[in-house]
Amino acid sequence: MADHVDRILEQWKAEKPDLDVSPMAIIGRLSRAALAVDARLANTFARYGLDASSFDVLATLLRSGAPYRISPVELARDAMISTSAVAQRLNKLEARGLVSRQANPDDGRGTLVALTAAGRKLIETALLPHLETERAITASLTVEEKTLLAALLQRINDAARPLK
Amino acid sequence: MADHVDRILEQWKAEKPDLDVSPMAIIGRLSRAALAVDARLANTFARYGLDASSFDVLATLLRSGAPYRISPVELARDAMISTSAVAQRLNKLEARGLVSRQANPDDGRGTLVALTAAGRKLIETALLPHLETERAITASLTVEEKTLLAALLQRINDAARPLK
DNA sequence: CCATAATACCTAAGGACTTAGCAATTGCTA
DNA sequence: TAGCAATTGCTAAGTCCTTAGGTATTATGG
Repeated sequence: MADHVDRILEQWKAEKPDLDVSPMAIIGRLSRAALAVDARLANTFARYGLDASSFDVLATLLRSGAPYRISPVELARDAMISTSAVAQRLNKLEARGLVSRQANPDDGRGTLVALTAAGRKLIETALLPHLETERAITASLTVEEKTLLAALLQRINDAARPLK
Repeated sequence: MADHVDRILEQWKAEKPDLDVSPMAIIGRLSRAALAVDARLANTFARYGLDASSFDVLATLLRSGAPYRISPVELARDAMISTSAVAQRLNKLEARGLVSRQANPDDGRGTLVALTAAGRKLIETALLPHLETERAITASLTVEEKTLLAALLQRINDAARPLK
């Protein structure tokens, strides 16, 4: 069952026998797993003319509930990207007619982004296949393992956060 | 203990009560954990004038053992990026005098990338602090939990791989 | 043995992110 | 309440990746 990361660890063991490289077993597999998952999800997104970024915006709007309208700042916080990246994502989605921008009546600085009918329809269509892909990726884990994995990942997340 | 992902799950529950969004608990935390870890590691790299890409190349050369010389194709496979990305990484590292390119005597098409003395020195210096950062990130887990997490991540990786 | 396929490596062009910086509005505080 | 600070949202420029495509060399099979 030796995988790529195991081979890397063996190389380190041979070159630097005194070093404890055991954290690499986790960190290495974490980033590789994330990469593999992203690639797999991208397949599903592509079937609907989407990529992860666009899906992310549309899904965030959908799950915010009626009237499916939130600010770019919220989108940025939610996706953990800069507001500048959000502006660029919105430019593309707006050009495709999937979202619309309107002035925020309660804040002269602000904008509100809303799902258009076409955007709503597209994300409603793509959501189920996406969930099915996620289900397939996690299908080999038991319920207990899923719970455990989610908890361990949350702890890694917390431990990694402190510094910025 | 509710985190960002928990709030997302609650939103879905409210908007789409019939959907089983439990896979999102894992996939969502996986990508967020990977992001957080990357950001944390970047701090350490920056202290040595490096980024993750450059560190990756230098570390791969170091752990390959004497004479610290491998081909761009191997570097690409190892880092799971295109050979074109490797060429660009090498352009930068070569310009900084951290690696050198030489013709492969056994294959007229090939190139061999070698650590220079400066490159060797830099990666030897940065390696320990990097490992310390990785240790800190995984420190809250018991030995059993670390083993388990690594195994679960490997299974996620395998499950995500099939399609390309 | 030689034409074709495969491999290795590179540059060019394009995409999506980042940071920097700008303009407009709102919030806080002295 | 006036003024400074913070917030919002955008474009511009730079970075690093990708895919496309070109050249050179090696491997293969008819």
